[in-house]
Amino acid sequence: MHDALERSKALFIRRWGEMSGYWGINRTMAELHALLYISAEPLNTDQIMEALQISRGNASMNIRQLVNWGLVSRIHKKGDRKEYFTAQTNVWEMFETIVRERRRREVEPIIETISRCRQLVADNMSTLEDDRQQEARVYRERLDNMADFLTTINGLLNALLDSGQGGLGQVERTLVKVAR
Amino acid sequence: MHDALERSKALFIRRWGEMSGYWGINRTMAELHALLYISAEPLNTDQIMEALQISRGNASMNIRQLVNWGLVSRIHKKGDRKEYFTAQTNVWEMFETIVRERRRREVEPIIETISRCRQLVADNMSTLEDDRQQEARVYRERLDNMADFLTTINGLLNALLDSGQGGLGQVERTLVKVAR
DNA sequence: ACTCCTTTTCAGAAGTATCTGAAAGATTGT
DNA sequence: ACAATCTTTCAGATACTTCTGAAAAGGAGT
Repeated sequence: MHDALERSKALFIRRWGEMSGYWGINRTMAELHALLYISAEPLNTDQIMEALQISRGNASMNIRQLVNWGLVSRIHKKGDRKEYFTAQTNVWEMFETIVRERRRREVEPIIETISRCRQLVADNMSTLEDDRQQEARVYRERLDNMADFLTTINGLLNALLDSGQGGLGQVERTLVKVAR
Repeated sequence: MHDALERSKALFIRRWGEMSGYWGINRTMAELHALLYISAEPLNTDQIMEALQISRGNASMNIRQLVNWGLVSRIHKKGDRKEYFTAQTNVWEMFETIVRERRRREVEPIIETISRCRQLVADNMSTLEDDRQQEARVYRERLDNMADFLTTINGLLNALLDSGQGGLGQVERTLVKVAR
């Protein structure tokens, strides 16, 4: 039987994997990340395969993605030809990495698209029937509201990232004041 | 050929759908949400099926999910037996709804699990060999860092939601100050 | 240049998620 | 009570994602 430490780690890894769906990444990638995050020492591919019971190809692919995200780095031990992997353990930095990537992949493209959508309608208002012009005005307002909101969020994330680790606490204190 | 308004709407819907993967929801649900968000008037199931080219069953299922999330509501028009649907159009409220749901589904369960993991190890430290005790200490520290971080985020989200629509701007101003 | 060890790639297999369409279930009006 | 109209459900079909394992590629040492 595995000891308490093993069981505890397995539980953490499992739960982290279950959360993956909500984050739009696959389960194995999340489990792999969890495994590396809680490991005291860097692990090599064979150890990862063993721990998560996955194939070599699967391990290789998912490691690559994590490295691409900047959440995991490759380690070379001298006298050992195997590659070892270790996760970013500073949680604040991890958060920064994820926020930066997601903002780039998600927030920015949608802001860009909204702007194009708005342009497309604005340039052609005059070609529309009267009742469709009314419809277009409502639509434009909806687009504008969304764009404003996303731009604000984007700015907020920028500010948060720039403010470094202290930012979070600072924000919370401000909000508590505002809420009163 | 569809006019500029139609093309613009289609573009917005498509892009919203493409973003769905990142948010852990399915494409159709996202498209359906986008469609309702930009529609001036509530739509019925047939109109939705036509607009997104999906089957009745698919429409029904996804509408239900959106209603469950609280992002869409059912509308009854008198003299019409069909049900109509409309999306929350206040973007701030939409954000609130989503944050509340996701916090409940994601942040809280993982905080709970970490706490259990920590307990499991803390209760059994003495049964471990010396070198594994060292390993356990590292592991516990990692868990603690993650738990602290998530607790902070959780508190921040609480404060943000409590502070209402003004909160976002307030936060940004604070952060800009901190960053300087 | 060859051997040995490791990592990467990728075609096909396996596993999941999503969608359809028809049948069952609801609801309203007559 | 029945007919008409609309909604929900769900088994099976389809589409998509992820995984495996073996072959190819990479690279260090002799």
